[in-house]
Amino acid sequence: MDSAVARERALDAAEELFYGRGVRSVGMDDVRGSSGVSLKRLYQLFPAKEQLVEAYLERRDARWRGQLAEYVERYGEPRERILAVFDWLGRWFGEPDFRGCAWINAYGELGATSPRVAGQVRAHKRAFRDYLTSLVEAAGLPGPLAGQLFLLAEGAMVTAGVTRSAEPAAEAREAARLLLEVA
Amino acid sequence: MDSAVARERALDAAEELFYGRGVRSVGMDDVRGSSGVSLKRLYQLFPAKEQLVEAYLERRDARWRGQLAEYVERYGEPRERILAVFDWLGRWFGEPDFRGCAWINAYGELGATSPRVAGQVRAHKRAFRDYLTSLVEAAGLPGPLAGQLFLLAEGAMVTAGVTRSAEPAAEAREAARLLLEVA
DNA sequence: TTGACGCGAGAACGAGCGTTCTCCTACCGT
DNA sequence: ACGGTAGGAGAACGCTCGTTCTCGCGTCAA
Repeated sequence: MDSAVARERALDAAEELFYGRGVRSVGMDDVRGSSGVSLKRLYQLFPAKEQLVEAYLERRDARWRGQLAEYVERYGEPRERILAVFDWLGRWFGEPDFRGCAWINAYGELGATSPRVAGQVRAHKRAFRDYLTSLVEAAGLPGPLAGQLFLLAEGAMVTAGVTRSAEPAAEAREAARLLLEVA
Repeated sequence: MDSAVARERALDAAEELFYGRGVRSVGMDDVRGSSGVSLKRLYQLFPAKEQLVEAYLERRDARWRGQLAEYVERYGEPRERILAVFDWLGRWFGEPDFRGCAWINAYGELGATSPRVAGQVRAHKRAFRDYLTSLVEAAGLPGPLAGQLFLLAEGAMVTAGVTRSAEPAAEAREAARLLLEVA
């Protein structure tokens, strides 16, 4: 098996397991069993579990933000694009294996003990906030609005994760709509 | 040492350690060392670690909601009371040992593996949301506003925890003020 | 053909930790 | 004074898990 293929399979299995059950309750042996990549190979690709965790978060970050941007870009009107963010969140929340925001979960689990993971979480959230800022600016709306929309989105992610419901996306969307109106 | 005293000391130590470093990275021996309560006594009071965790969350829940209500009650005007929630959050975020919302963190760490902890998190969040609902109703404001304020508060807690900053409280307060105006 | 090498399977090692056990001391009622 | 009991200190036990090691097999170049 090619090294690149083994890496992708390992990351696929790691992502499903880490996201679904938490990082610490998944052993390297679980990743091996789920991916079919031997322990020896796993440790060649990722010298320690923490690096597998980092690679998981990094790859998921790229995909998550990519898919969000792809969805938003279907809309032309700047204000619609902002609201589309919340529509996309609602679709995400409704996926059958949705278990909350992977970064918020990882932060709760590892933030206090792993500075590298904590840094990745901060970077991901900063990137998401910056993206909202760019949408707000493109709509010619006041800058502080971006932070407020960001808080709504974060609150929706947390609440959807804890309550296992997609409804917070609609609530956040409505609040965002009102804030756009006022601004 | 009295049993009740030992219980409080154990919970004090457990709370500081669990909240500050996460649950799983704190051993029962750490709790013993920090509390001065022997392992034998600890296991008499809490037959397993999970029960100590539950007691920690339960006691903190009572205190957290009590202190919030106490703060809010200083204000007479219904809309001021709503905004006071965010002021209180800002004070909390500014405390030197603030490490985010204990329940969100616990959910990220244990939600996938401990149904009892997950249930406590849901109960705590539901109680907080219900409290906001009561404030909104007392102000004669539309019901859906409560959910929107709740999302703002949750987003502020997460963001303050991840970024180690008290500013999200002010951002959320401003968004709340705008939503109150519109409603 | 052969020997060096890469790899998978799985055992092995060592640390951490939840939980229990041992042993000893101090105190209590009588 | 003394037997019984509660409690503390800390060793011990068993399990999990990250990480490494062993062994045996197949492959490929010379």
